[in-house]
Parts: sequence; structure tokens; C-alpha cells
Amino acid sequence: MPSPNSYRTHPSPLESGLRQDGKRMTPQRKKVLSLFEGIGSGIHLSAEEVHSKLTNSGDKVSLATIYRTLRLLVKMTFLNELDLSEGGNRFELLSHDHPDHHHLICIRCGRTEEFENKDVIKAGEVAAKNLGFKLLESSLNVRAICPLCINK
Amino acid sequence: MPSPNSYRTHPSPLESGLRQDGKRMTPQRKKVLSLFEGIGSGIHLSAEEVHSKLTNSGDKVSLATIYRTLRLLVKMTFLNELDLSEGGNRFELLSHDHPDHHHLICIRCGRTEEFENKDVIKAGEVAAKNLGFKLLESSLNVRAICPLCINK
DNA sequence: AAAAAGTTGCAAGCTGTTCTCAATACGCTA
DNA sequence: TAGCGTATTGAGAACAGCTTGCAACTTTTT
Repeated sequence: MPSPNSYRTHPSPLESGLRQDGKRMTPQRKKVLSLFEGIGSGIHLSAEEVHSKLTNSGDKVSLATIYRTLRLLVKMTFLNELDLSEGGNRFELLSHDHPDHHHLICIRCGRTEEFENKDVIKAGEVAAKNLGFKLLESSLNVRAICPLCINK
Repeated sequence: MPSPNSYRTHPSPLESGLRQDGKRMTPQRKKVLSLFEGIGSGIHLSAEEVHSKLTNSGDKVSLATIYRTLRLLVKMTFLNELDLSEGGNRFELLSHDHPDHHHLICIRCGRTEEFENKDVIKAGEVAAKNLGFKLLESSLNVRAICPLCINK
């Protein structure tokens, strides 16, 4: 029976993506990406939150590295960056099956509702195609005033 | 013939909006809003840019006041705040006829193309209506990779 | 005209993010 | 599998954008 080491581990998409670029696989990068993979693709974390979640589970990764890694993972299209928030950008796992985020945001109280609309998805696809862009993700932000805030 | 002072000037929307709220019309507020009215509704300025434009035209308004005024004008829905930028939020005159901004953005090089799509506008309207929100503006951001960046 | 309330400018402070740089870890090659 | 070149890390300083505290000033009210 062959020893476990005789199997060659299949390199993860992260690892092969990095390799291709002369970059290296590090425990820190693995930890950041696994954190996002662990929580799934609907949830957005700030850099600070990533930092404290890792710290709480005993993994020490410096904040500077978190910022560097988040930027890298966005560029590699593992993560998606959401700009729509107060107090720091947020990141989430980029799901290629479900690449859309439509938000209705109250500009007064910040309440946010999510919805999804096929026409919007299609509009993004068409625009990308017309200009020869490769679509990653489209996000619609509707700025509005919610019923509770409208009268004050 | 009556003296000019016998005419009562019709208070501007800004002034009456402020009055309603126990707030006051000040030269600073007027200057900031006129600046935006002067340049029209397609152009977005950062707080810093507003500051230097006013300074260049000889109007001294402190940066702190600019920030306070921009926040106020957004709340009063004279201006619209765009969160989608690097290096500071940007503001533009909120045009109620044309409240839409659709962008196709290359995540590698930052190139941005604008487009407009009726279905997207409608989707925002429908979502707002369903939840009882009052629509201000909807913006679609399509994150993608442009032809020049796709192979590297 | 005095009091009350809103606004401004300045400077200090805060927050999120990036940078600098020495120390360290990765991964290739021998 | 030891050694080497280079990518990466951590820590803290630096930075940019923005907000706040406060004293002076301006308007409005009485």
C-alpha cells in the first residue's frame, strides 16, 4: 500500500492561479480564502472582520497581510469587492453561478433590501458583450428612501 | 414705480427647504449648490474638488464646511452621492429626469464605460415600489475584464 | 438690543488603508 | 534535501478622507 505521500495532491485553484503568476501559496492566503469558502457566498466581510475572525480562531495574520490578500483575491476573481458600504469596503466569495447583487438602499437609515431581476442581469451581459468585456459580476444599487424615513 | 426692495424675492428651493427645517441659508451653502448647478448633472466631484474649485474662483469655504454641506445637500436630495469610486466619494447634482447611471468597469485597469438600459431603470422602480421606498437613483455597476486586460 | 439658535473655520482626532523595511518562508535547482 | 533567490510577512509609521469640538460669528427671534 503506497504511503500517503506518494499521492500528488491536486493543486487548488488558488494555488495554480498563484503559481501561474510567479506568486506563492502561503498559509495566510489559504486561511483568508478558506474563511470565505467556509461561510459561503452571500455574506460580506470587512477587512477588519476577516482579521478578527481569523484571530479568534487562533490564526494570526496581520492586518496588512489581510488587506494585501484581499486585494489579490479580488484581482484573481476569487472574491468580489462591494463598495456600497459605510465604514470600509466589504468582500464576499464570488459565486460564478449567481453573479448578481441587487440592493435597494435607504440613504437615510442605511436599511438594505436585496432583490434579483433577470432583466438587470441580461442588461449587464449585453453591455459586456457589446464592448468585448468578460463579465464577472453585476450589481444594481437603488438609492431610495424607505417608508420609515420618508416623513422625517 | 416701486423700489427694487418692494419686490419680495421668491425663495429658492434650497432656501425654503432649509427654512422648513429650522436651518439657515448661508453664502457657503449657496456657493456649493451653485457650483453643482453650474456644471450640470452628469459630472461628479469629490469634496476636495469642490473645495479647490471654490477656492480657485475666489470663494473661501473651509473643507469642513464643504463636507457638512455636501451631507446636507444629499439629505435634502439636491445632490446625489456616488460610492463607486476610489479615493473618496463623489457627488453630483441629482437630476430627477435622468436618475440613472450604468457603468461597465474593468477591474484590472479601471477603464469605465457608461451605458443606459430601460429595463434596469424599470427594475429599480419596481423594487422600490414593492417595498414602499421612494426611488432616488439607481446605478448598475458591471464588473468585468476589458479586452485589453483579458490576456494578462 | 439682547438672547437664542444655527453656522463657520480651525485644528485635533479618527478610521480605513497603504507603505516601508527587516526578517522569514517558499519553491526551484543542484 | 541543502542552498539560494525572491516573494511574502508583520509591525508600525504614514496617509487620505472625513468628522468633531469649540470659540467666534451671524442670523433670527423676542
